[in-house]
Amino acid sequence: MTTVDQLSLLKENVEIFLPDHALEEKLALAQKENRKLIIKLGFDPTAPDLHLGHAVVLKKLRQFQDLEHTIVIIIGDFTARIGDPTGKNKSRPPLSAEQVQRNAQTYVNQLSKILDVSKCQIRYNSEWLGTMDMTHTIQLLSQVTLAQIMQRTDFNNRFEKGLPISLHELAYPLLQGFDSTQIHADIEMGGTDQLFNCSMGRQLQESVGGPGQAVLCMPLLKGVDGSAKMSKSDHNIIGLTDAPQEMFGKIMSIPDALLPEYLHLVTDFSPAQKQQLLSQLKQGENPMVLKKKIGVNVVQQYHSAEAAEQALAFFHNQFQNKRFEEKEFIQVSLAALPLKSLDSFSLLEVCKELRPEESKTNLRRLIEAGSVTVNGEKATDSHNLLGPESLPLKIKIGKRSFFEVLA
RNA sequence: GGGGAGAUUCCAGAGUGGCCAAAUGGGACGGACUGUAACUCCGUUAGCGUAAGCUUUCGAAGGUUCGAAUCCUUCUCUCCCCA
Repeated sequence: MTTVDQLSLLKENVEIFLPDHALEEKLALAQKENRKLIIKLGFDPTAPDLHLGHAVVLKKLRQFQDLEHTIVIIIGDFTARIGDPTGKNKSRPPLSAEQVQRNAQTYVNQLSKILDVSKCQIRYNSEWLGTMDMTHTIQLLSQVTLAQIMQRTDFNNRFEKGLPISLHELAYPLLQGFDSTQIHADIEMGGTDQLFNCSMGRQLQESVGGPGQAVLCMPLLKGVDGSAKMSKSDHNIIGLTDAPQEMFGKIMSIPDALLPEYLHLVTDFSPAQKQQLLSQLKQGENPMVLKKKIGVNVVQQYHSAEAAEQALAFFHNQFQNKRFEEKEFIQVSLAALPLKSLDSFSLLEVCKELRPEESKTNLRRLIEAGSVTVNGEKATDSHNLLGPESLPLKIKIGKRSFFEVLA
């Protein structure tokens, strides 16, 4: 691959380069010094579920990795105990050491869906932050002024709104930046919301006399509900470990307006293919067609081509033809349900056993609202008594729960 | 350190002694519709109960009262102003 090709590949989708020609400069530097670049990606192992939003950044890292640059994953086990204030209007609760450890492991497993983890360096920032003494800490804090820290929009917003900001949160960006000095990062990657934290790393590296890292920020993927950012706390994520059908279904539920963005950021179509699909859409093609293509492509990446086909077929049957095939029902044997009496039981009791996480009151409401069908017919009487003679029973609760109760 | 304001159901935010399981908006869920799990419209939104009704809930603990989210005391937390 020529240098020019590499550059255009690596630049695709990147939203912010700091400084402007950072990437060109770093690549030239690597060539001159005849070495590979050190690319840093930090993770705060709080919520261990990676989603397509993270994947945007990870896919970019994969490109670097394929060009044999070194990826250093920083597990922010120390900083997680502080809680990254990014995008939050509330302080995050600190985590226990064991939780952090468990989350970190889950993280690395999920990273392997996109990166070749065996070729990544994985470092824990407690390695250097955990042993830092007060003198050193204060010296680090002296590098940055309050005005600089307060430029961060989330601190600023919280301050303006009169929300609490603890001092330890103000230190977070410095600690993250300090990580960069420890691993001599050439480039730090992140979402655009990480720009501030990443640029802090650059500043700190320069303050100890080294070259500052370049910062590349990827756009933030919007959530399936169309909101600004995919994030676990907003319950609008598509998880990398979601089951194929669920992953596909969630893609189908995104607002049409988000299609171009998803096409660019989450699929692995070539730029030419993307262009072609977009122009088809512009020429008035039904957005659903493109949405399905995106869905298939995504499921393929994280599962398999077969799984993607199955998810598509499932979607066709279930939601478009409203036809339900045997295999789509979760089969449960009557004897396995802890009912009081197997001879006579109410619809409500069965539903409660099938969906134990729902309260009976709520299930009763669902039945009365006509959300439950038995053998294809709406059942609105929650006290309707059933017995073994009525088996098998196909019970559908809401849009996405399908059960078949067998003898 | 001194003074003031505040903590309400998933979130935001009304409610200042009974009509409050608590307005309204958002979210979520459900229904109808549809090309879609999009949009729009409608409904539901503490738990238990066939039902009447009962139980728990308004930062925490006590107290006043026939009766408290609402009044009093102490505590915890937050914000603002002054130093």
